[in-house]
Amino acid sequence: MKDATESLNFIEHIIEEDLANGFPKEKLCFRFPPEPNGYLHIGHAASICLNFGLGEKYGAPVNLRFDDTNPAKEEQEYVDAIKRDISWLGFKWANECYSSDYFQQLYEWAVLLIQQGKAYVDQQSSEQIAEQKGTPTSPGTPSPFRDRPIAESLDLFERMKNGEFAPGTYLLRAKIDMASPNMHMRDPILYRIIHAHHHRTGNKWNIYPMYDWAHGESDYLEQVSHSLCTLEFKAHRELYDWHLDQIVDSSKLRPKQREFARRNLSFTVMSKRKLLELVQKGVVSGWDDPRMPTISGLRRRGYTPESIRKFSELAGISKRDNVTDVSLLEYCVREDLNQTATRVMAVLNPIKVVIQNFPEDRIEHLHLENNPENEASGTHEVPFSRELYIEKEDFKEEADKNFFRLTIGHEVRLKSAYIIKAEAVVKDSSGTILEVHCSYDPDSRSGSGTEASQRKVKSTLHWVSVAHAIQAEVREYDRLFLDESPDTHETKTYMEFINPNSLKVNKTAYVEPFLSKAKPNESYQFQRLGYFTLDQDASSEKLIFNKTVGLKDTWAKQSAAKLSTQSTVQKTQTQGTQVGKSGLNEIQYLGKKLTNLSGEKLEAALHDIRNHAEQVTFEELEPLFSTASKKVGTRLAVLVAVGTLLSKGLTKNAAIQNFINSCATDESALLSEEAKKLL
RNA sequence: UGGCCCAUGGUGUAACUGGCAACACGUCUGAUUUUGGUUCAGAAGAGUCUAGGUUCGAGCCCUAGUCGGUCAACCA
Repeated sequence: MKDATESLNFIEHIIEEDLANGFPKEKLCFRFPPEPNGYLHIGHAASICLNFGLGEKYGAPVNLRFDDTNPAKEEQEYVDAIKRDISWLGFKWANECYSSDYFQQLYEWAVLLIQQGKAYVDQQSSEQIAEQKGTPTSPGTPSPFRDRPIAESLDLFERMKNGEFAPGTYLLRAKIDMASPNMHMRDPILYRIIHAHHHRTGNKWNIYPMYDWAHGESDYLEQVSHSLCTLEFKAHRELYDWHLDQIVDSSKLRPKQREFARRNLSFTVMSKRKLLELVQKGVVSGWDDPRMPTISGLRRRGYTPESIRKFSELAGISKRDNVTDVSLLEYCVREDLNQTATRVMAVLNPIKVVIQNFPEDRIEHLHLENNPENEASGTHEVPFSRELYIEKEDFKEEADKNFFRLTIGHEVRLKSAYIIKAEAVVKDSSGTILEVHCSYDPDSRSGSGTEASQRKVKSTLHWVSVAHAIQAEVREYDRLFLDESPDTHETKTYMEFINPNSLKVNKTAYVEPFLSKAKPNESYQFQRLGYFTLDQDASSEKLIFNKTVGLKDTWAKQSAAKLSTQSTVQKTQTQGTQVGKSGLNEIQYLGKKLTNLSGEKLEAALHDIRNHAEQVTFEELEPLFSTASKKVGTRLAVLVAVGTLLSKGLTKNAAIQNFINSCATDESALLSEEAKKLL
């Protein structure tokens, strides 16, 4: 492991600073606060890895807190799913908490606020309140109930709690500042009436706290030191602090909220609302559809916890908008699976190969390496016979030199088996190839040690024995959206970018018999194709595999590149345009690089400096004489430029003479030699 | 129109108190390879949004602007 403290993200800098300023390390405490109204996705994984990662790094507790203040939307199903996902990622929370655990305390504090004249019961419609709120550019106007007597507010609030009023009739609002430039400070709502069954408190409460009121106080009650959330809550921070101000006891820890940018992934959307829409409209089969960027979808697809954690680590944490390339995620899962996945053979699009000189009734049991990355992984048996399936695209009757695979008259190796040569094809009346007739070299069996077995052939193909192959269903997935960032277009919605071909179901794939014992949650590498895992829909009668991710395929890329060479040429051409800069700037810039150059490149740079020096005056250059002596490059550039000016007739004054003298005695041979030329 | 946040290779992130702009993915070469995978060696690609300012020296500090984001739910 490398030293993880080498580069810190900005949150870690904040913590380090707090620690340096005397914050006791043992008081560090974090939390991950999901609302149980949807499934976790890869964006949440960033937050989970951040918070739990911080917990691991500092040995601090991390609470899992369900922010369950809205019984209309929240369900136990989501609580269970969220817990399952976090555990699966490999994290352990210190305490399982619920905002609803604090409803009584929150209520008591609210009463206190009313008593202090800092909150009041309003009884207007949401439209009226919205209107009075003003806009970001114009102040709001106070509610006519703002100065309702304290006793009256107290009474109404009590009756709200007791369920005497219908939803929407009364509200508890904080009395802050209707003219604040921050909309959240314009008398925000603390409590609203909801008559709904809460997944934990049942029908006990008729009033429920709003997010802002519940969140900061929950952090305080749990003594969370750093409350980390996404950027859209930045504007809430002022209110978070106001709420804390009302109740905080100075002998206790005061939490602080800091915000980071949410993680976006290319070619998908990343919000529970939008993902829910995909589910509800049937675009996908559910929250765990393998095309979904949800944790459960990725898990079903075959992604590993390690790969997701690695992705979060590599993608990092910052405050700017981002769209992380999905290829980074794919890299992470390939890297992990390459180490761990058992190698097997499967043919997705079969064409039959008949080995003419192989006895019809003979079956050989060959050995296939389980994982060449891991010597201890051993081998498994694979049956070989006269009739085999190979991949349709691994054979061409004839092809150019770039095609390494099977062609008539040429040899390839069958993985872990024999070298075969294609002799002829059998076609039907329409010209479709039915069979490829081959011959094999009986001495070339893999691992036999014979000279023939060591022969180098251009390519190695995967295969399965027709008689032994198991027919299986293979589900291949492509990106869900055709646009890199489908939900950032002004005139189009993300639904318009849905990829109609994101799911390809192949019911006639053939896999080697070893896979009859395939286990759920186990990854397999179908050699030369990619990583696959058993889908939960599979049964003992029917194998169903999900493709997690393909292997890197430079051959496919080459073929694709041929079609689009022109656009790349254009791209490279537009890159080299130069922007005009002043001569002095050029000299400074070249100077910075001088000490890294040698030989021809150095000469060229010095030549450039002399050219630029012709556009420069002595007055421009003189300030640079006092450049710090350790900046050899800049001083050399200045020296050379001065030399040019001198040769153009500039008179050598005292300042120039001093500068040259000091360069001549410099430690750098390069600099002193150049200076001596001017002495 | 106002407040706040942000801006560094194609992408995502680093750069400590101002001192040679670094890493990863991606892209491209080459070597190795019984997976066109892996591994290994290498390359290209950024004057750090713009214009000023401070400084011997600015990605970093200051001023103004620009692009983008965000804020007006009885959601979180």
